[in-house]
Amino acid sequence: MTSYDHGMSAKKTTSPLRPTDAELTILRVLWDKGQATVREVHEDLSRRKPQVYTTVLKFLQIMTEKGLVRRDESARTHIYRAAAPPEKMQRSMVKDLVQRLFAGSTQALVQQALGSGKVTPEEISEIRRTLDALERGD
Amino acid sequence: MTSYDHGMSAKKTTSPLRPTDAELTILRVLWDKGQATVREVHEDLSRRKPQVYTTVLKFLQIMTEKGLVRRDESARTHIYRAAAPPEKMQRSMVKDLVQRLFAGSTQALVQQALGSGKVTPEEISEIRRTLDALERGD
DNA sequence: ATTGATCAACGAAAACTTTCGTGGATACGC
DNA sequence: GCGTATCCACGAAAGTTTTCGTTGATCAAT
Repeated sequence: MTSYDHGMSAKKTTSPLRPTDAELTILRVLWDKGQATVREVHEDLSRRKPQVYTTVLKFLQIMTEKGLVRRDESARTHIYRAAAPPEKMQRSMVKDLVQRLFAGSTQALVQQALGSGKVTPEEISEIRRTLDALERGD
Repeated sequence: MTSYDHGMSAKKTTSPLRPTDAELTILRVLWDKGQATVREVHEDLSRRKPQVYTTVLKFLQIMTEKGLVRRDESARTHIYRAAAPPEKMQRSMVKDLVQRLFAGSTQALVQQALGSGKVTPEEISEIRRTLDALERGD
């Protein structure tokens, strides 16, 4: 029983954690708050956009299954927190973008970012320091 | 007839053009070749992964509707090209990622990229030059 | 205890993305 | 001309993501 992989959208077994839009929206709240109940996430999000409570709940449940968040079920009101710190997700998603859109060139992405985003003089100095450290081999 | 926007996944009228995975895969080929027929795109992609011709065709059609690509229909065999140059898409997608994952901080993304990706000494020098130019206000 | 509020679970509909089969039209070689 | 190959259009099925209504359980206050 052989079967070959057709298709171009490298899906399946999304190991390098790529959250969907909605999932990322919720993760941002959890990273911000550290931890939160469904209601807290719901209220936070509702400040910007009307949200339906059960929709938020459903996502938290799905994300728990996927391992994106952890939950404490010891009390009736479950408490959620992101499974990984934002830095880890950032690394993963930046890497992904570099591969898919910059042919693997980190430098190309950095140039593009610097060229189009706003960066303050202080931030520029800090980036320079990072470059120094890099050259020094840490 | 009023209607309010619920939901958290900022969909609908995807103005800042965010191509799907499959769409991006095809765009890469078009950027690389400049222009191509469906067959050419299909063959190019098939070198890495088996592809079904009509699947590629379907995407090119959908992408034409979305405005991601343009096509010359003057001959029976249509010729496709990306609607925008890669730089534009890169800018758009980097900006999007900065907003969604780095709280709007371009610097945060740059630091993360430098910290986790491979960058050669020459590339570091080039980034420095870009930083100089930025400080100089161009 | 009964009522009303709050919460998790479940499931299904809606929306979107991806895949592909079929059919009709045009070109090509004989 | 006739059959074969190539190409586009159409549409539907399969897969994923997003949305939300409903149900049953728990809790708090009467």
